[in-house]
Formats: sequence, C-alpha cells, structure tokens
Amino acid sequence: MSTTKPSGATQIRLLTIGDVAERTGTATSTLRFYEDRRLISSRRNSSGYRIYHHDVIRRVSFIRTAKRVGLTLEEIGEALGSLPDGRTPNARDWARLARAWSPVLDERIATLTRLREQLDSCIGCGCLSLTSCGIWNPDDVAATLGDGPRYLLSDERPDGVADESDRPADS
Amino acid sequence: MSTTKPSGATQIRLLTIGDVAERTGTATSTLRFYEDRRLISSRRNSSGYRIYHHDVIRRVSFIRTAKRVGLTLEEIGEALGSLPDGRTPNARDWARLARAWSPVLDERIATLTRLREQLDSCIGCGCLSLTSCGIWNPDDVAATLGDGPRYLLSDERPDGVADESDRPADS
DNA sequence: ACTTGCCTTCAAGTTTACTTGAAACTTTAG
DNA sequence: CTAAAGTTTCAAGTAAACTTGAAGGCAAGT
Repeated sequence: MSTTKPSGATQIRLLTIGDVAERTGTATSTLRFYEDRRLISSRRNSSGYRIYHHDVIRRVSFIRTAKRVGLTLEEIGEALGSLPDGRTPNARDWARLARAWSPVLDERIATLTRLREQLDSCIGCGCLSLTSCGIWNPDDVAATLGDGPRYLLSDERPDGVADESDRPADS
Repeated sequence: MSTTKPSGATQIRLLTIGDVAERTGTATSTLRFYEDRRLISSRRNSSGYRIYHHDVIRRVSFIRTAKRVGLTLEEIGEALGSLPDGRTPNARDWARLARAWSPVLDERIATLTRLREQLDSCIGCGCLSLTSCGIWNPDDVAATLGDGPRYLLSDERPDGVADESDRPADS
C-alpha cells in the first residue's frame, strides 16, 4: 500500500484508508466522517487517494477510547484541536491536552466509582432504606426522612394515598 | 401536588411528573420517553395524570448516572429490568443488579484510568517516541519499531516517502 | 368564574454519530 | 489484459435519545 518502493529497514509505510481502518478497527466510512469533522486529517496521492501519516492511528485510538467512556466527538475534537496537525505531537502538546482533560477524566472516573460503590453498598447494607443508603439523591432523602421511611421499606401504603382505588371511574 | 390531603408527619408525597422532573433535573418529556422505553413506570390518577412512586427518583438518578458514563439506555434498561416494578427494590434485587454490572463498570473505570495514565505518562516520559510510549496501539508500535522511530521523533521524512512532491501533476 | 399553569397524547423534528448506496476511477493479482 | 478489490464523492438513510408543537383537558389561586 506504500506509494513508494520499500527501502529496507528504513521503510516507512504511509497508510491508505484501508490500512488505518484495519489497524484501528474502524470503518473507512467512519474515518472519512472523522476527517469531515476535522478530527483527523490526510493528504492525497496523485490520484486522489487519502494518505495517512502514521500518527493518525494514535489519534483514532484516542478518539475511540474517549468515545467509549462517554465523551462526545465535539469534546474530543476540542482536545485534539490542541495537538498539532502537521507534525507528530511532542511532550508539550500532550501535556497541554492532558492538563485540559485531567479534570474531565477525574470526574468521569469518580462518577463511575461512585456508581459502583453505590451498588456494592446496596448489597452490603441491605439497602432497604434510604436512611442508610441515601447516596442516590441526598436532596430527596432529606425530604423523605421527615415523612415516613416505613413506607419506603415495604409495599404497604400509608392511609390516604392513591392506589388502584384512586381510579374510580375513568371520566 | 399530593392527590390527598396531608396527614401530618406521616404524609407521603406521591409525585407528579413535574415533581420528578424538578427533583431529578430531567425534562418531563424525557420522563415520558423513559416510560415509553419501560425504564420507569407510573400509575395514573382519576384524570389521567401520571403519579409516581417515590422510588422513581432513584431509578432516574441511576439512569442519568449510568448514561453519563457512556452506557446506553438499552443496557440500563436491562439492568433495571432486574429490579421489581411494583415494589421498592430490596437487597437481593440490588445485589443482582450489582453483580451484573460490576464487570461492566470495572471495564469502564479501567478504560478511563488507562486513558488518563496515558496522557499523564505522555507528560512524564516526553512521549516523543512510540518506543517509550507505545500504549496507544501496541500492535501498531510493533510494526513501527522495526521501521524507523527517527521519523516519528521529528518532522523529517525518510527518503522515498510521499510528500508534497508526491503530487506531481494532478491527472 | 376565570386565568394561569401543569398535564395529556401523538406526530414530527433534532442532534449525534455514523452507514449505505450509486456511479465512477485506481490499483493489484493472476 | 482483465477482473476483483479498493478508493473517490455526494446524497440519503439509520439509530439512539430526546425535544418541540398542536390541540385540548385539569387544577389552583384570586
């Protein structure tokens, strides 16, 4: 797929869209789409075929990893925007990106960890009452505590509360 | 918004869609959508208004948290499907859900952590070469190592590599 | 009583992230 | 040389997750 003939150990493969697709596990259509959205870039050979710099593979890996954890292409694009387009990113480039993303990633990790801990603690504590497991919505728990946790522990309904009997005659 | 008159300290507020929207920070249209998708449920009062059990707030919080970290409504729906619809979930219910999700959450956390470490290590190690920072795409790194890391360290191009000079005469 | 605001359904529109298809050109293998 | 595989553009289609709008019923305050 190289546009030039191999030159031994120093051969560099410039990549076609198919090469990149195969190596990143991404459809060629997706790569064209990412290019449209300015997330990656390419040059062209004499007949109009896209030619990719090797770095594109790291960029695509980055995009897919970031997407996987819930970041949007727009957020990812902003981050990638801080990387140079023409040359291989250097330490300063990555440092800038890392600094910008650290808080975002930290927050995401924290959210996930909390979610897992919540589930785990729900096993541990029995999680039958909002009293001992008011992690989900503290705001809401406060409102509930003064009211009647008993109701939240079982199916029994306090008096005066709407039930099937609340639907006497449908209009 | 209660459908019955307050009865002192034991008052239970059954929630209207507006209440739930306000307490979960979710649009009413979204709540209706979630109901359509069977992620939450409601009963109706005599005039057709939705009436929500208190638990719906935890369910919605759960949905939004899970969504935030990249899970789809379908995945979330499957998880919630293991919770009882009519009654407040008990320990066994949550345990089942937690067990099912633990690996998924672990994987997500691992991915995020790796992403962050990659960025951090790119600062630490200089990240100028794939040799020392081949975390992005090991597969690709291997292919590169034999070729010419020099190229990847700078803008200079090895001989025989396509450049602007690769576009001699368009067609 | 009246007015404002919340609620209902249902259909259609929006955004994000792609995928698919058509028609044509290029490259590669035999 | 020829056929198959790969590539191009552009337009349109798709799926997920909602949002918006219309037309109307219900509720709460004054």
